[in-house]
Amino acid sequence: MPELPEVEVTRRSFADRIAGARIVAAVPGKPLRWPLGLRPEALVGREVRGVRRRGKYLLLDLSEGLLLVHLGMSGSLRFVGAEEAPLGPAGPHDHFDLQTTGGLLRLHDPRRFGAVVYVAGESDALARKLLDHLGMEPLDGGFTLAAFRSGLAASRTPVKQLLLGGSVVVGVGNIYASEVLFLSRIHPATPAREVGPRKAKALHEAIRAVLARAVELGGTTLRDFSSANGMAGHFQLQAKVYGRDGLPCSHCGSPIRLLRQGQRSTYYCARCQKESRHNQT
DNA sequence: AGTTTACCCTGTAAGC
DNA sequence: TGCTTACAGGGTAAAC
Repeated sequence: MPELPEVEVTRRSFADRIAGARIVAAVPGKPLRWPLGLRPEALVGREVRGVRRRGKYLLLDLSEGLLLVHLGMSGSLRFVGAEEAPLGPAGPHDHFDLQTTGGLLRLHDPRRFGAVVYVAGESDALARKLLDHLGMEPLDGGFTLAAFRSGLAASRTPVKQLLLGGSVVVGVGNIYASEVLFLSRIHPATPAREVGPRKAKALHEAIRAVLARAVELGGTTLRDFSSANGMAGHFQLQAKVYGRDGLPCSHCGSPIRLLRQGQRSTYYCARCQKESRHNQT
């Protein structure tokens, strides 16, 4: 579910409310992708100083160490302040509760591809393994066209899969990858290094514009995503190609096609998004 | 070394 | 109505 916009919307929906709270209890449920990495009781008494984001990870800065939270495919967080109506007991798909003096942060994750991992610091070996290989932050100033182009030039992987991989730019998942390639009129199977300068510029702009717009709209809610406030997103209403196979392209009217790339679905318009030769421009 | 494949897990929807 | 299969917003490790 959660790509960069959903993770960022989640972060904004509880970061200010949890900041300054002290951990009262940490209660794991069923095993997630990785073990927590320390005894849950050891977290008690630490303060949550703030919440940052790196790619699709949330980083909860504690007075000592930090918690890395990843939502995987089906994860979502809920936060209810101490003054609000309590969330009640954990359900069958609630796999981590962080009880604090400021309220309860709960991870809901049916497929359990998500994770909550404690690391002593960002230079910790595990933290480095998870974070160091991540590419550029698309909404930061460091994500320049020149840097993006050199990232594309270094790979012959189909551009859709390179975007998904996160080694050049982070946060573009399966929904937004289809959308940005449609907007920049690039065929998803084009080898990354064959994306020409004009197309690369259009793609760079589309990534920034689409992700920023999706954050503004509260993310994409296809099935069950909601922010930590329980708010659904609305970007799905703007999707031009994702999930629309067989329906007419909004630009040219020809039917949107479905392509399988590395066991993931890609949606595109065969007429608007031509093959690599035409991407040279 | 770069690129592709298999797999982690559960729920839902489609096909028979 | 059931049973089986395929697929779902992600990411890693192992295999090419």
